[in-house]
Amino acid sequence: MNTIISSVKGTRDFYPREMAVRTWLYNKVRQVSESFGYQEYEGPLLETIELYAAKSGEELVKEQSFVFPDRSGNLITLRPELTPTLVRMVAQQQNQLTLPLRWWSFGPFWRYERPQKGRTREFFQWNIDLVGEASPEADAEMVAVMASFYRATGLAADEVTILVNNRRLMDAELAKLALADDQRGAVIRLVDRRDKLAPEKWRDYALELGVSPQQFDQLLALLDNQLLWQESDELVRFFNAVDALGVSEYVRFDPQIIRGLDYYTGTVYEGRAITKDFRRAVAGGGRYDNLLADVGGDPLPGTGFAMGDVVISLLLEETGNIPDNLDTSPAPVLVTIFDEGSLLASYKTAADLRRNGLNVVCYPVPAKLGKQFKYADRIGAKIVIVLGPDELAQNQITIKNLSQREQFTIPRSEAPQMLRKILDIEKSV
RNA sequence: GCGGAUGUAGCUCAAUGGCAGAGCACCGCACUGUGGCUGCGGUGGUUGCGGGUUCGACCCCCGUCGUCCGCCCCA
Repeated sequence: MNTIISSVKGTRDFYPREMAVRTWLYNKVRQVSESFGYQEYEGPLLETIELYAAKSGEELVKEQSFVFPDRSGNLITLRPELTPTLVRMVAQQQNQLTLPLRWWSFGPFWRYERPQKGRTREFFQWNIDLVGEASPEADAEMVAVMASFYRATGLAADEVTILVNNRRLMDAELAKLALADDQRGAVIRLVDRRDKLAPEKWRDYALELGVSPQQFDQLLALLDNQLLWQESDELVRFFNAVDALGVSEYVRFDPQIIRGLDYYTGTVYEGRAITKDFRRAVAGGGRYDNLLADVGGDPLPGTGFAMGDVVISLLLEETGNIPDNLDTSPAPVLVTIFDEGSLLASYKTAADLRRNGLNVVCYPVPAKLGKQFKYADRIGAKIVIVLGPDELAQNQITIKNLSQREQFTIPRSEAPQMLRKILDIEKSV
């Protein structure tokens, strides 16, 4: 048992059962993305380290990425996120693309972190972006996409919510606190950690950072001001659009949302699970108006978010929103092999059914019918076909509907039509 | 990077320092042309790995690796 070579730390095996869930999730993502007119795209899984050095959070590329030299010594990175790739792809063809463009992607990413609940080293991520439009309404559309995904997967507004803030607004408000330049970053981290520390501890931490008691009180008032968004024209327009898009139940202002990545410049948003014992970020994004200029393109505004598959799957699991009847059956029809003499006739029958558009699995060798029926039952086949000496002699075929426990023997030529009829009925049940 | 748990059959787990077991799963038979149920039988183990203590270690100690849960960070 310990002779089996173990998998790489932080990776997951997708057995057909798990793969069915992943495909289900992918289809939900596709359905929602396409309903808003977004196009699917994909970039390389390998990128140079320089691509991330430009703007990603320092820690993301230095501490949390898989980086290795290729055979000629160049440093290659397993992509930890998609936005830099998107930005490069857009910059490369900036004059040929029709703006604004709406793109989405669902692919694998890697981060070299300590695996734990809701976090693996290899994960899938939904990325969706609207590039070439700077209006607050564009941000509202992204938030509507996120909310529509929650709705499509059965997540209610009391299970997941989208918290919204604006970097420019917060910068202006923080400026009023008259913080020293070197305190700004620390205060942003401070705000991020408010929910994780007890109020007194959090205050102590703030004073340690050199925030004066007076500044602290101002900061507190700022963070508790739920109406602060009214000070921002951007956010006023944003919330009006969210309302018109019909998703306001999922969206609310929260001055504490800052978001880690350095490249956000305007409105930021974060999907967060808010069930009783599950409170964590499930998706995050925002506006990044300087990013294209940073890689040498002409300035172009963008907004978008990412959602990892691991946490959202946990949440969907916990809220009972993953269907338990996902079809993992390899095929609805199984052809038995009665004996050595009928083996090739059975193979021919299977081939004939496949030519007629049916998915058919053949038992590989002759065996007791009981064993073959049991196998059919186990793999979830709906129909078993028997071709024994009796049938062969009459050029007939026996078809058994497993769920109905009924079977009949008909001319072989009528089999495809009959099978399709049975399967259509089964499907509608 | 830090802290806490944990590792026994394919899976889920038992076993005061004294014969390594159960349930499920798998295979066979009852049932040589028919699945789910039932009964009977069977396969399956270097107790993660390496040391130590002991007459004797799954059990206690040390180390190591893996996994899980927190912290950090984030999706």
